[in-house]
Amino acid sequence: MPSDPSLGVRGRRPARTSGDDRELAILATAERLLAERPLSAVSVDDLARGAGISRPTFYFYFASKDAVLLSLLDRVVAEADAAMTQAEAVTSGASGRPPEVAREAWRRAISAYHDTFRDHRGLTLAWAEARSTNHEVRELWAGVFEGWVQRSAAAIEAERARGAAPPGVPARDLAVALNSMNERVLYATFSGDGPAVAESDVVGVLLGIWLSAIYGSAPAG
Amino acid sequence: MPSDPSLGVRGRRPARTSGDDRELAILATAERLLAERPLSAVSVDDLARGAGISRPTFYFYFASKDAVLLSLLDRVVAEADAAMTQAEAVTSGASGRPPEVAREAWRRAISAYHDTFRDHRGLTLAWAEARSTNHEVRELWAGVFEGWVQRSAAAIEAERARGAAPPGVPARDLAVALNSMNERVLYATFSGDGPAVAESDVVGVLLGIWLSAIYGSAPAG
DNA sequence: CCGTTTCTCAACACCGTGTTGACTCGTTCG
DNA sequence: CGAACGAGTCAACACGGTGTTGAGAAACGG
Repeated sequence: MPSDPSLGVRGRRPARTSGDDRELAILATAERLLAERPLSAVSVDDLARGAGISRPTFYFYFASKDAVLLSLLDRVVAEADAAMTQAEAVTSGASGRPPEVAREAWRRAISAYHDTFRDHRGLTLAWAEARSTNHEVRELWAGVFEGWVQRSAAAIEAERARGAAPPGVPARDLAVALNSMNERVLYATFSGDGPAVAESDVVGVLLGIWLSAIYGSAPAG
Repeated sequence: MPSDPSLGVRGRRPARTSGDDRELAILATAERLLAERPLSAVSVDDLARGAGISRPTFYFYFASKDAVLLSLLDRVVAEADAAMTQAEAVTSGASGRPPEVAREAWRRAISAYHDTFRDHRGLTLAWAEARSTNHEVRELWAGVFEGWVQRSAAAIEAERARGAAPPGVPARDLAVALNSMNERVLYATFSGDGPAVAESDVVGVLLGIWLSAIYGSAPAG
């Protein structure tokens, strides 16, 4: 069995200039162009020319402009997930001093989210734009978001079980609202237009609200 | 001076079928169509035919599809502002018992916001869609949002000055984050896709977070 | 060297937007 | 009355973007 190590995932052999290279060139062009202008101002033709091919050839590699975006999003989401998992791991083995350790764990998680999307600002903005018109983008994001909601909800419930946090509204509802807040606030911060929190303060502000919503008690009414 | 009472704001006289009627027909058609499908699935032709005119004639009344949206948005925003002002007025004359009265004031404000946009669900969704591509929509919303942020921030500062709320992060930052949360959470609730809080619980969940962020104290760290 | 697979693109079909220029039809004023 | 005006109307056009077709070249693999 003479298996060729240069065979790609799709079993394609390198031609004059490899097809996989072209695919990567399209992705790279997309990320480059989206860093400087909105998705609606980037046409399929722009992506094709940026990758040194014609528009029909673009369709050999991707079904549409949105498919390119989806592909890029997959990567960034994986990155964010990894960063968040790592943030969790760092503070997981400690059940000693509740306040400082717990606070640090939440801070790291929010920071991981913030850093990842800040590093792909253009993509983040493009994703928000595509979400309103593209079903697949919407579903991908819904899945990712649901994952984060479940993590946060589980963490909140764990704190309540330990007696570190008081009972209150369902943990899941709290998690949905807080994660939604992060999403919108960070988006506003990165997009630059409209009222927003300064980038240097945003993690601190969000953290404060998470902590008081989870640990602080609202006045009885 | 024979002033004709049928003269409109723009001093136009009614022709065969009045131009103002057509303008209203376009607006009504837009709101009707947006209640059943997204903005991207409503063309200028749809609006024109819905109002009983041809596409070029549409452009006699509005510069674009977005201009129609902007016009509708103006109305809804005025409605929301009025509802919120009224909510404020109801509880303004009371400086007696802090906790219950304050809680009720915040609840009414959030509820007003919620009710207004729920009553124009299709429009709310269309606005979010247009915001990503249209500069004017973005600016209109930024202005409205800024107004709400200033109100909330002022109210938070008032509570802090009274000693009812502890100091913390700048009131404006808190206001931006909490208003952003409301926007995103309510949007998710109305849009129906992706993780969301049940509509019957959403005001309560948001209120809880506002109260603990403003009045509750986070653990020192 | 011949067939198959990979890859490429000119030309086309389609749709949505916004514009032009001519035309109707009441109103106004000499 | 009838010319002039302005509001209102639309067929036809120009344009730009998307996605498809069909006819190839270029590189293996047998």
